[in-house]
Amino acid sequence: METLLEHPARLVGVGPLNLAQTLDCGQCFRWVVNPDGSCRGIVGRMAVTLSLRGEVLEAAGVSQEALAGPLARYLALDVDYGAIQAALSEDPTMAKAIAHAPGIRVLRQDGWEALCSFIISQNNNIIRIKGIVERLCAGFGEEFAPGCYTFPLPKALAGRTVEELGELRSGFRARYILDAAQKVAEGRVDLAALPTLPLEEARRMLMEITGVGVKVADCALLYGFGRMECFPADVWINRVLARLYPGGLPGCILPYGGIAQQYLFHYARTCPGALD
DNA sequence: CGCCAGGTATGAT
DNA sequence: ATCATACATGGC
Repeated sequence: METLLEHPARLVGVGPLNLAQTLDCGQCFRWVVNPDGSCRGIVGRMAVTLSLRGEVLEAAGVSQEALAGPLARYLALDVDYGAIQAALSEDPTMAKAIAHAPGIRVLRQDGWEALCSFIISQNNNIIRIKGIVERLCAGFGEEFAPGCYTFPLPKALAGRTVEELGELRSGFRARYILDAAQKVAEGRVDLAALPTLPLEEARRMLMEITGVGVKVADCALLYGFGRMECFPADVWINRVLARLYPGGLPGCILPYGGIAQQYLFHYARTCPGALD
């Protein structure tokens, strides 16, 4: 274990990847971007700092096996982004959005964490979402290392009351979090079925939770359940569609709608004038 | 101070 | 069905 500190875990040839754009773009809420561009966050029971030097990904705080296994999966490093970008770039507008930030990836997050995080995200801003998620983990998660907490499991929340969740300062969302935790813990909402259920059925199942509408369901499915065909439509994306795709989305993006959405979302938010 | 935030539930047409 | 409004909280 001592050698971990001297020789951080490494992965070479990881393909298009920008850590800050991927980990601080509103698809996940437990990462901090350091001034040097490295990113510190918690994935499952791992606290890790990732940094990128060219095509070499370095991970401090975890073993080589953890980086090559669960972290590589989390970062979707097995997905061929070169091929997806080529397919999406058939559309000239997509080509521009991709060129603007080619290193964005859609993560494979834990399903429950994604669902719960996007319940919290509704009518909320990213700074505050992060604060609520942090308090949720510190208050109800497990401290697996000093100052490091897991994301609380549904069963850890299902028995709580709205009053007990008051410390989160999540406002009207507290009862939504509880309803989700209870329905998942009871199995009334079967998360294990979501990766393979027909998309409409998966959506319907998630929307049985109070506080889960189409947008939150789609975000959970895309970011937490591997449904790359999901295209979450929020206020920003609706602006993009109205301005750049008045006639609807081109067919080339449909198989990877979620990834296209990520490029367009980032493009709209960070490229002033793109929507003028 | 008001305004707004990766929406949704609710009650009114 | 479609539409307006309230919703808790806090950063700006």
